[in-house]
Amino acid sequence: MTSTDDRLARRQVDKFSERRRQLADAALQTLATQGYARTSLRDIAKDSGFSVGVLHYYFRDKVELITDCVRRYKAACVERYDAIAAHATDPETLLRDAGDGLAATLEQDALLHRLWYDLRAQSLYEESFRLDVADIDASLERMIWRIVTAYAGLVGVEPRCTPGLAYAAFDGLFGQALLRHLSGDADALDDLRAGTRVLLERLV
Amino acid sequence: MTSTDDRLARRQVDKFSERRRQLADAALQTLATQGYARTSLRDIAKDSGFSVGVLHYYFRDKVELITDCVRRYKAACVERYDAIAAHATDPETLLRDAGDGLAATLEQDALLHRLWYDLRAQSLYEESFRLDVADIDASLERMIWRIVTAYAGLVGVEPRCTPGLAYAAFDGLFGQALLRHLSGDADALDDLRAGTRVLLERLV
DNA sequence: GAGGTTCTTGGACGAGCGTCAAGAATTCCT
DNA sequence: AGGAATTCTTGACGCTCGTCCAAGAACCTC
Repeated sequence: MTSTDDRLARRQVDKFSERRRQLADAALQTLATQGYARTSLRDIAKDSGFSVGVLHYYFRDKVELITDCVRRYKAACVERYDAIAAHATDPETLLRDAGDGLAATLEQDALLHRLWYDLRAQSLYEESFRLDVADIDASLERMIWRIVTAYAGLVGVEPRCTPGLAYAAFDGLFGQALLRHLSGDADALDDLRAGTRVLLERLV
Repeated sequence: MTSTDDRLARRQVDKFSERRRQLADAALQTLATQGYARTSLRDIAKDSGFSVGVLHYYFRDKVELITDCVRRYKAACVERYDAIAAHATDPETLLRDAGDGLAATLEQDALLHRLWYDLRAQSLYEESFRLDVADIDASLERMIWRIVTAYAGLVGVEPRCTPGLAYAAFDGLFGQALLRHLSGDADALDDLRAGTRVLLERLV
């Protein structure tokens, strides 16, 4: 009989991956507040309430832990951005919803987005992150493209730019807004909304 | 007589700041190839041909050295980007020159630009860099705005966007192009040229 | 060339890092 | 209940880091 073994194995796997998830979430939290370069395993352990050794029990090394964090960040990203999906039935509403959506996630998850720009910059130096980062970039590009095509559809035209250009422009806009928001610029969110509107109108 | 003292002081100051320049340049080189988080004083010393102690003779601590490097990077940036100044007398030529200029500096100074994105991300965590980074950002924004207004002038209209939005969009475009270029994407430079053209046409 | 200033070296220091292993503590199954 | 399997703690390891200092080299002035 393998059914008992299976059940056993499954239960153990579940517990194992549940603890992994727990630790990775704590690590993601620590990474977001301290940044990649300034986060040590001891910091993560302290924040998670476990000891340092347990991190090496559930993750082979630091790279595997961080990579797992990045993947979890990606999942959070996709989920978060899908909420900005364009449900609007007229162009004006979509323009407003898109700007509000970007501004809302910028404000609520500022530290996670900061971590994203940090990790993307690090991926230019550390080969090991590059694939996951490219994966996240691609999903963000699709998210932007959904908004662009939705707006174009409501206006009744075809987009006049590539998905890559649209994402690049919005990414730059978002990055600058994040920089200013974290520096205490009170106009950052409103400028992001206004910029979103202008970019959408001009790019389609 | 103070003339001798003055001469002496000046000569020593000159030697002192000359050595500082030499060390900071070496440090900038090392930073560009290894990234901020992975560059130690020993790496810089090795690359410069001096010992570690001499770095502390000319710079109070690591922060002062890195800050000096960032300032020198800024000077190089301004000089470099001024070369993309718009001399064109017709819109079409300017569109081509701007795209070529951005693509050229991306290709020639890819590692320095990579360092820029690294340092800008780090400035979101380390307060000490933030002012210098904001300074560089502002000068880059002015550079982009010169191109935008020059194009608008040749077309005979007023720009229909803010300097901040224009810079954000171009910065995003440039950043994505750098990411792809460093990842070995052969189309990155051409896409940057094409994207520059589209952005300029749409934003004015 | 002596004497004083400036420059440079090389190594020591303590702290923090990732990693790891031995064993204690806990959980699980029969 | 008790033995087996697991989960977790503790502490040590070798290493690199920024910083600092004593000593000597190089240089300049008289």
